[in-house]
Amino acid sequence: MPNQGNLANWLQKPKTTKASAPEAAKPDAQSSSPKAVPTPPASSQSPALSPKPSTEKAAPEGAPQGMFDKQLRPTRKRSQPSEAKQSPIASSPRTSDSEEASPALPQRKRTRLGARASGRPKAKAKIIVDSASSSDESFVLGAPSPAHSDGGNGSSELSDTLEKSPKDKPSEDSSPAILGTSAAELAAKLTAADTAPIKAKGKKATKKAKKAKGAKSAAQKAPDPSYTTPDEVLTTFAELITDTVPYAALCYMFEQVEATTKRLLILDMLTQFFYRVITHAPQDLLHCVYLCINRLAPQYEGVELGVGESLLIKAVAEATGRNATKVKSDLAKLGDIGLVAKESRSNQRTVAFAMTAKHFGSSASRQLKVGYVFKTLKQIATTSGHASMKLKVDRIKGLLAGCQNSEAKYLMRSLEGKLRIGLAEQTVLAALAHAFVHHRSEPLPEDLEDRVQVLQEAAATVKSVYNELPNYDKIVPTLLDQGLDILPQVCKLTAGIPVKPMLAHPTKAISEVLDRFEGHTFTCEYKYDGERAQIHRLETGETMIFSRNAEDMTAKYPDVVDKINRAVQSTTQSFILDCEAVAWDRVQDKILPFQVLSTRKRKDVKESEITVQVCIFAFDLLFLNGQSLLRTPLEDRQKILGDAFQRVQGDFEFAKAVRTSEVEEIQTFLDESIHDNCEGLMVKMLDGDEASYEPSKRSRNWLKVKKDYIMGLGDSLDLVVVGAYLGRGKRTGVYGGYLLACYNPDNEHYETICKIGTGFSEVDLASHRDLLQESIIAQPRSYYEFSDAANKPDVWFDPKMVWEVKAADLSISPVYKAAVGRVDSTKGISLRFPRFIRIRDDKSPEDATNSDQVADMYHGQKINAVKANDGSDDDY
DNA sequence: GTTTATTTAGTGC
DNA sequence: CTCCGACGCATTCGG
DNA sequence: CCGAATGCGTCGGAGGCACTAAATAAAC
Repeated sequence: MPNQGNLANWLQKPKTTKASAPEAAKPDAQSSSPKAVPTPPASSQSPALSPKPSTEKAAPEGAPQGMFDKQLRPTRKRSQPSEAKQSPIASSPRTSDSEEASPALPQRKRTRLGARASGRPKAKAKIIVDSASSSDESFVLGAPSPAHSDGGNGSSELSDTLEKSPKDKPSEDSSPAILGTSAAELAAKLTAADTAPIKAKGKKATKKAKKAKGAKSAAQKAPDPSYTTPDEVLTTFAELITDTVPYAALCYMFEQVEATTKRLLILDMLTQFFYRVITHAPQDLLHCVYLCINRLAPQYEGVELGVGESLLIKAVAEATGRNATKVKSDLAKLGDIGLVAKESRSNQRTVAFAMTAKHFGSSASRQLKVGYVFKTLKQIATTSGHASMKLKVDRIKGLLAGCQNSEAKYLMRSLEGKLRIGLAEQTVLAALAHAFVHHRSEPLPEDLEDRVQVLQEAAATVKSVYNELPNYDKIVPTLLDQGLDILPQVCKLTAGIPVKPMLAHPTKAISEVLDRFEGHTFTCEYKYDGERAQIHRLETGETMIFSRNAEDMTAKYPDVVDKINRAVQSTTQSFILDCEAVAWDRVQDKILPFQVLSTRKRKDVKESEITVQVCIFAFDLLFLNGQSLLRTPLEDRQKILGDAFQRVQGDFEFAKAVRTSEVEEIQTFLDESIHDNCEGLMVKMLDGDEASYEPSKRSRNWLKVKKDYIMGLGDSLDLVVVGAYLGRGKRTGVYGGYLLACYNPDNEHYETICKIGTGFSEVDLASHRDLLQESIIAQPRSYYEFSDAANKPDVWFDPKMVWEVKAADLSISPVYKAAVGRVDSTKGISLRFPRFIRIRDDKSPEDATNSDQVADMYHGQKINAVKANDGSDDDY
């Protein structure tokens, strides 16, 4: 409120937005390099480092394999700013090195190089970023190699390099094909590895590869620096990670990752990081993995931080001695609590230090270790009960106090639950796989193409293992103790542990389905509107139920156990069923809306007190009597499913399905499903390789067709924009969402109906901000009906803009005001899955969808007719 | 001190 | 849940 | 035959509503 004015201004120009935020961020990373980034400031962080690192670090440690690196000693951190640019370096050093490297497995070599280089020049800037500051350059493999190796064109890029370099490749292309694609680059990388290996990724490379080989040498030489972790980064990892992993090392890696958008580079950096951890501090690998994916335990264990934005604001405020209001306004400006914390800290050093002393004791080292951070986060998660919030805040403050540089930023983001650095689970799995490939004793194949393939297969293996047993507590130790090769034998599908469910791709029209499945046999089944339920029966006879996100829902559905028992055939012992649990009206034998299902209690549910009955609609079987069916084609799985279970009217049903390839029939079936209160259809491939169950994959083998996806169908409304919310993260500087209202002609009021935050392109976001700039008003109009507590926007607008919005359904809302009194005496109507479609220039606010129309649309959803009888209303 | 209302976090879609 | 955008890979098009 | 353009799938990250549960704050 107070600052609306400011906000307004602030928003005005496109601005800064990015400038500010981003810059802030990145800079540190690299530019800062000079400053402190990595190993930072000598002073503080280094304390630890400097001492031991150098010498022994590696050596002493018995780190596995250390072969290569050992030597690496830290050249010292590159902290020295000075050298930064100056080092011309590139040329000289690298050249030499490069040669070594380029050839086959340069990896090892690189290390040395690096080492020697100690003096190292710095060379390359990081890739992405422009090199601006960073100085590194040096030998990164990429760069160098090309040049030298081939000798051919050396690209001079060293300096510039960066992304552009890719282009250069052509030049050399002796092996054009390869180069062109990533394959080449991969190759390049290979060469480089340092301590770690490099990775590469091109899948298809294979074909080309051959040619490449021919030209092999040539090909390899031409590496593309872009996807190879810069030596500077490698060196920093080596310096920071000795026998244990400092949180600073992890954060340094995060910074490097955040500074780029290239996926392959991110993957490589993470691979290098993990490799270093595996070889020098394997006991910390699990912690690092968890911190990278921002989780504390397997999902099904239900360990949650229980920390949200308000607690974080409080923690930051207290830790830095500022007041919460100020922190909030900074948050609005920066769009990231992590940045706020970081900025605050730098301005409040003394306070921070004071805190440090208080929480860590003087003796405590100032350097946070990942193990400690992880442990503390877990403590925060398990804290509960009276005054637990204060305790959590204190713990957060304690951690914050020990943070230096960017650590505070990432710590806050971890607490917030989103790292937002462009790296998430899939990347972690692939990097883990790659790191272990490099770590295992057998050498990588010499042939580039083969290497790529080995890496890809490893990634696929790890991902698949994880999907079948989503538990890093088991996977990571297994990898460390027994290696990649036997991982699949040790970690496999188990009844009692949730499998990542297979997902479906949205489809915009039936014709799209036909295009995709032409020539294949497929089945169409109802898409029920309930909750995904993966029902397990263990060997012990125990039954467990997991949600779509692998959450243990067993306690929520005690009644389902009995239903299942009545549906199992005598020969059926252990199994994993894939189903949808749907709210069911036993009196009328009808499906009830999702909103009804969601009112079921979740904990301590006693069978006798259940108010909302459920019917299970089974549609797949993943495991039966100790046997995995994941690779069995759907057609067979369905058959087995049908044999192993029997229908129990109203309690356990098989999803209604039809096999047809006729457009008309599909259309009819779709209409029918909608009529039966379902969301639409699921269309699945029945046979062939593509018909296996692919956990977690949103493959094209399962498609979903919902009425609202289809043009012209679904609920579309024209609503008035009355307010907006400041964007966060990548929406910093524009509005992240808007508050919409419908028009009530009776009293000429605007009644809020929903917020909207998706469907906008980036251009839309910017133009909407500009277009609405003039409509900003300091206070809401008296004729706006909204819920003060809940949807108060950051900025209010006069009613001018009208947008077409699409939604899947209309719902009774506890907070929105649309059509109040028409459907429910006190509650309004809102929209389910609202998204922006387009601006309606042709409509004035008074022409927007009105309250009666909203009420009619709500009643028009036949499912609600059912609802009407339960209750609150009388309309019918 | 208990009971009730409000706020926050987490999960579903 | 919906949607967008960037990347990487593959295929196609134009010279 | 090659580089440019186009198409497709993956991954990550913006954002939505409703509801329960837990903790705090407010009332009695």
